[in-house]
Amino acid sequence: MAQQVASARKRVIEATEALKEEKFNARRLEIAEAALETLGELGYARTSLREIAQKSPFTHGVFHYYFSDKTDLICCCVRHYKAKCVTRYDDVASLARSREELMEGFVAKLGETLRDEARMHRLWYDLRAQALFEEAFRNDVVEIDKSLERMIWRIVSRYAELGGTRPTLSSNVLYALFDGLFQSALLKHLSGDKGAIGELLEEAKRLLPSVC
Amino acid sequence: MAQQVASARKRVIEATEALKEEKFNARRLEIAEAALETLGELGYARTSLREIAQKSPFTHGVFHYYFSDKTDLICCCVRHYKAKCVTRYDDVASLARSREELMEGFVAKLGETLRDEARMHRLWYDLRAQALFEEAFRNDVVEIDKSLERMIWRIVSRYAELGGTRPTLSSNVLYALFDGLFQSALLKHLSGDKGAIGELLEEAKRLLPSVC
DNA sequence: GACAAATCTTGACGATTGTCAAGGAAATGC
DNA sequence: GCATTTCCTTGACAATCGTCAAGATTTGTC
Repeated sequence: MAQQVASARKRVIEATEALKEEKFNARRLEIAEAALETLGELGYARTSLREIAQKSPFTHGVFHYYFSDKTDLICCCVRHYKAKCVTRYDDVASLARSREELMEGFVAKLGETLRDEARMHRLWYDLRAQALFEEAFRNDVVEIDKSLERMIWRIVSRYAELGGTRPTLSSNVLYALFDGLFQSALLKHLSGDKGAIGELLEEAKRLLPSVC
Repeated sequence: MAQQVASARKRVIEATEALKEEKFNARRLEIAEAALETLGELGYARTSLREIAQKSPFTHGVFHYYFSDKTDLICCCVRHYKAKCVTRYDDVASLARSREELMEGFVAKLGETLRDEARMHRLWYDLRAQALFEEAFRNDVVEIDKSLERMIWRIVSRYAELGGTRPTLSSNVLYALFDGLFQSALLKHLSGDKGAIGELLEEAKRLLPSVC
């Protein structure tokens, strides 16, 4: 009896602690989300904790309650970014019933991404470059890179499947290809080139059939 | 007579001023070279003028004699970097007399670059990402990007020519491809992956014939 | 509703940043 | 060889950085 009460109490404590941790993590993500805004606007090199605070509902001191230091915060941002963007094309690949449909959906999403999320993507390229210098970012960046590669692979292999063919290029080559094209289109787009999006889409339309 | 003397004096003055400017520019390049060392080691975000000074024979005050501000110095670095690296494969392309020779030379140079100049290249990717945020870098970065694209094109089109074929992919797609592969190999290489160089070379060997 | 724990704000700290000015050192012109 | 320009060093400046600690505020518990 006493044992039952004790173990019940123990379970309650564990449950509340789990709840606390969940709440804690939720707050971390809220902060990370806010930080991503500033990072996307200014870039890693020009983003300070105070600047993040100023462009968000948080005060600069709170960051050290939820993160051990600045690097910890940035890492959390990177991971959160991944969760948001890595599944972007999943519906496109899984719902499409024909090559045309898949192509349509892919190209539409590609253009939408470049148009609406240019800031998040330039941040990604920035942080990936930072990982070349700072070991702390490396694992997360490599992980995201892999996920993005798998994402491209799902699109291309599904496209091949729908036409009864197989991709003619390996997964990493395909990723390099689309990533490189997107990166260069992003630079053009941010430079004010109005045709950048259209050109990228044309390129993608031409390319997809030619790699299967 | 008096006119001749006057014009001669004028020419002398002009000549000495041109000399001065040349000397001034030479010094700028010396400083840029030193700055590139530190930038390649620490990355843009972590490089301060004092750090550059400490890792070079210069004192931190001299930078403002030769450059208007930090951005000016970095821009000079970018331009100088370009001049150094953009012609890297030119001999390979122009001297090769057969596909095998060209392939051999290209792959050798590719591996050499990744092995010996990893720091300069991670800096390039860093600065290219900075150009996504800072307009001041954009023109120079775009210019370098174009030059690199032309460099890849010279290799591939020469390879095609030597086999009596034509490239099957456009210039920008080819650049995106090789640039993306190099970037990913660089990240692996810097992460301590001993096989990164070998894998890149194998990839390149497989790829070059398949795009012509 | 009082007590305790959590969350957050504020202000300060030492260090570092880009920039600049005053003046010394070296080179140049006459 | 003196005078002037060029080149560089030094030290200081205001601003900003990440970090932290002390205390206020909010939240949760009994």
